[in-house]
Amino acid sequence: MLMNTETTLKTTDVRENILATGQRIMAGKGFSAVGLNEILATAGVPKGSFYHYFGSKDAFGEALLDHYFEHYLAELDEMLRQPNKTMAERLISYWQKWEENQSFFDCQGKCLAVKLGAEVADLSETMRLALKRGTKGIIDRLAQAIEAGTADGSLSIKGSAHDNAESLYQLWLGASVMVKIGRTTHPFEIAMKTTRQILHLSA
Amino acid sequence: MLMNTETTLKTTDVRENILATGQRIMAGKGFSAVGLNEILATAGVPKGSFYHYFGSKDAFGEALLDHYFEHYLAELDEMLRQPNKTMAERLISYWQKWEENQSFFDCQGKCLAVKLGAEVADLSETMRLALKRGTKGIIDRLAQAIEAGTADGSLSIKGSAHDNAESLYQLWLGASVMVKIGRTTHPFEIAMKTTRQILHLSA
DNA sequence: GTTTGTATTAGACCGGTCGTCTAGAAACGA
DNA sequence: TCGTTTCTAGACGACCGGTCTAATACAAAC
Repeated sequence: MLMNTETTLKTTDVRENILATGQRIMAGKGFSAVGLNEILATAGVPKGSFYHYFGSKDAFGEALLDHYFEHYLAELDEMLRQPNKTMAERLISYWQKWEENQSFFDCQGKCLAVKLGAEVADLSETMRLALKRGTKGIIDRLAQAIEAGTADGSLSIKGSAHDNAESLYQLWLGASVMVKIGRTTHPFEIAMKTTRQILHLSA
Repeated sequence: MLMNTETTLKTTDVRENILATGQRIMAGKGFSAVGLNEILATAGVPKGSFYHYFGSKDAFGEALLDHYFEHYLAELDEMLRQPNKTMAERLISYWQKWEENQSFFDCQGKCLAVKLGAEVADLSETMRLALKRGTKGIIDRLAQAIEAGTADGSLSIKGSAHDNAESLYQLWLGASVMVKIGRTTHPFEIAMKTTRQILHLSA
């Protein structure tokens, strides 16, 4: 069957709607604590439709993560392409954005790697692999940016660019968990200080 | 009714048993994904007994975390009191132990701060506060150790001891999440390198 | 040995879980 | 127009969730 444009649009809209709603809810409550019912009721989609678009809750989780990282990486790419800035400045603006998005007051942070990482990695192999793909994408881009930063002279590091990228990502991941636990953004300030130290930027 | 010693022992044993079993299972599957049934069946305690020892699943979670951190902090204290070692060596041995305990092959890591932090912080206020108390205990001890390390000359830092302690804890927390996601201990090697760099230890 | 009172347990309870399934509506091609 | 496929609708089943009440087990007191 060939669908016309309208149908195609509507169909992907429903799917997208379930995905977006699920992302919002699960970013707050986690994976296991949320039932399909809640997502579907909120999205205004009947239960019967769900299994047309997704094979299972597990498969839905995988799609959710892929969908999330796709947008995330696109935004990150844009961030690291900002004109009239040094690579170091671009990187710092990425972490500033992290601070804003992950702060607890606006619906308790939106980063799915932070929220679902530890919970889901031991629970579902497919979701674990989606998480792995996504975080690899982030770290690879950071590594490339750090490499470029050493080239344009705006930062300097000890050891390889990739190792530093991993380390910095770990640092911010952990900081995000601590922000959730403490309900203060102070961990982010600490992480930013350490980040500048590692990249040898002016304090 | 006055209980004799035997009864008292048995009672606390049952409680301890539920706690220990719950810790083992939840360290693997998380909080929401585990039902009381599973814990109680594994522990060999009848379902009806649960509410004699704990007020609710939430209260159980709080007790679980308190119980866990109590042991954790005692072990940490011991670690940081090892004789014939510099403070820097004691700290490094703590993180080496972290690597061992949190590596994925032995029942997927045992650190509850890692496993439950992000999941539970937005779910239950009492559990969040237990997590906050516990992690504060860890960071305070690390800060004190770092302070002592600068005094005995075995390490040196930039900025305050407490800030460095927070940063290092964040780093290792994030590294543990990445270990879960990637099923490699490589993040720990990276974290160790960065740790040595921050504390100005020989590579 | 019976009574008393508490520590502990068994199991019912209701609501929610994921996932299935049947029917029908809607959108297309011929 | 019809026939076919895509999508929607929501009842349904089997099961599991946390919670609570009513009954038991059992030590102490008399």
